[in-house]
Amino acid sequence: MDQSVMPNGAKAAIAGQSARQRAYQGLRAAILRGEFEPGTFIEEAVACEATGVSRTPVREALSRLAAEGYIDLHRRRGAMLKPISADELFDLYEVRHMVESRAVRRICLEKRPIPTVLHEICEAHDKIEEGDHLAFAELNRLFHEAIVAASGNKVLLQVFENLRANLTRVAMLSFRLGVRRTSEGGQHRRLVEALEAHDVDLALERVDIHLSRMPRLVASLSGSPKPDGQGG
Amino acid sequence: MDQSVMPNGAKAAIAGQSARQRAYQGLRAAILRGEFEPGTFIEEAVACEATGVSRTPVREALSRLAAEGYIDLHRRRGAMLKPISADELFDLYEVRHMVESRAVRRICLEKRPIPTVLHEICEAHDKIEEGDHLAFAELNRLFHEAIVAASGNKVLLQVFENLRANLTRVAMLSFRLGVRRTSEGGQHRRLVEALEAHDVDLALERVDIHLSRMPRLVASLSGSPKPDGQGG
DNA sequence: TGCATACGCTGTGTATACAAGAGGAATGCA
DNA sequence: TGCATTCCTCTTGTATACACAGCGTATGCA
Repeated sequence: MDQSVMPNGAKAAIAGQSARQRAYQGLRAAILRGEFEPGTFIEEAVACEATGVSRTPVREALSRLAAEGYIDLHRRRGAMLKPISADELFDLYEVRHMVESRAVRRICLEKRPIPTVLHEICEAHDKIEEGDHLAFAELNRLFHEAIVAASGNKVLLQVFENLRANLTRVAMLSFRLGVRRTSEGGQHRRLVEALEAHDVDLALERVDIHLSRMPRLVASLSGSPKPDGQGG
Repeated sequence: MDQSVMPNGAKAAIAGQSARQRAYQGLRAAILRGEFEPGTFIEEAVACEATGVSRTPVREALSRLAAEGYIDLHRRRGAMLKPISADELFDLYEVRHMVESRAVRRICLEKRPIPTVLHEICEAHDKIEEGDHLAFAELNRLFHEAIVAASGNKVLLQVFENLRANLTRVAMLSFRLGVRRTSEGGQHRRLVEALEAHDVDLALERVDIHLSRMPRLVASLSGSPKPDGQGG
């Protein structure tokens, strides 16, 4: 590696960010791109080479990824990329549904202002090129996070952000499985309309429509359909 | 420090756990005991001395504590112990209420088995000595976590565990403020009864009674009562 | 006397050396 | 030939040295 011929902070200065951040973002992106096999261990040395930093920041990045739920840290074994089971997928979407429903309820009942970004995100959605899954997932995330943020409950937003790791992984997985999400733009717009009218029931219904398809679809595609009974 | 005269792994062997864990648990306990001032920075060197390990495991412990929401990591400044505002307290309890309500609903509607530990915890509660706040908080946590776990939704449980950091801090704060929690044992028992009868409405009502008092009480005691309107 | 600049100190960021454990391979014995 | 045991290697765990940034203070100039 070229680190030995370069002063400590030089690369960070060039990249404009710390080694730790580069390690974190590099590893996270690699995970989302599907470059590691779920259930296998990510070796620190491999992570170092992949991100170009030494073990210290890599270990801190792995710690963070573990805290966010991407990987499991096994003592003296290393960092195992978490596999996502069908069960977990349904659990995840149940919680997501609960969180977004609560946000929507608060927005409507307390007549909270609807952030204008939502419109911009909808428009940006239309302009995304067909195969740009990462951009799509990112915009989608921004949309839903903006709604949860608009609830005004910071803890709720934090909870939602904690789901983000798995949510994003599921989204990327769905794309690899060939799921097309052409109807989402319209669904987003209709949800925003309901929110602007502060119509609780309509908004809740639209959240429901929007969030109920994904888990079934992905579970069926990935070959482990789940027997019903989760709908509580 | 005595680290230089001791082989690397010796202390870990004595303590039976890794330096990282000792750093984590030591710092967490110190935070909960109120040994650091909220809003101030916890210096790595201080944390090293307090826990008896070197900076590497201390930094990893701080990372973890940050991920769990105890502290905020400021770049090139260090680890700031998060102050808990009255706003956050209400937000926290709203989310907690939401999570536990969902768990209780699932348990009742799906007629899930009620873990027998709940009874044991209730009994243990009665035997705690008057001033042993940490033991009380710990048992309380176990009780509520057991219920959320019984919902069968692992993601929900994970969300609840993510709240744990702040919940525990609030509990410890409430004790320092002089809050007495003598009625909790009975409330726990009545909740378990409702769960065992799989009576949704009754169980939800009892969750509500159990969780609605704390935030108001603490907020009023700590001097920043919150105007109503959170009750979504 | 007040402000600006520079220097030094303190504390974090990163790399790396060393220690130790866990897993696998190889060899020996049954 | 199969199993068990031992040793080696690979990887992680920990400590520490060094680099660098930010902040406070002191000094000089206006």
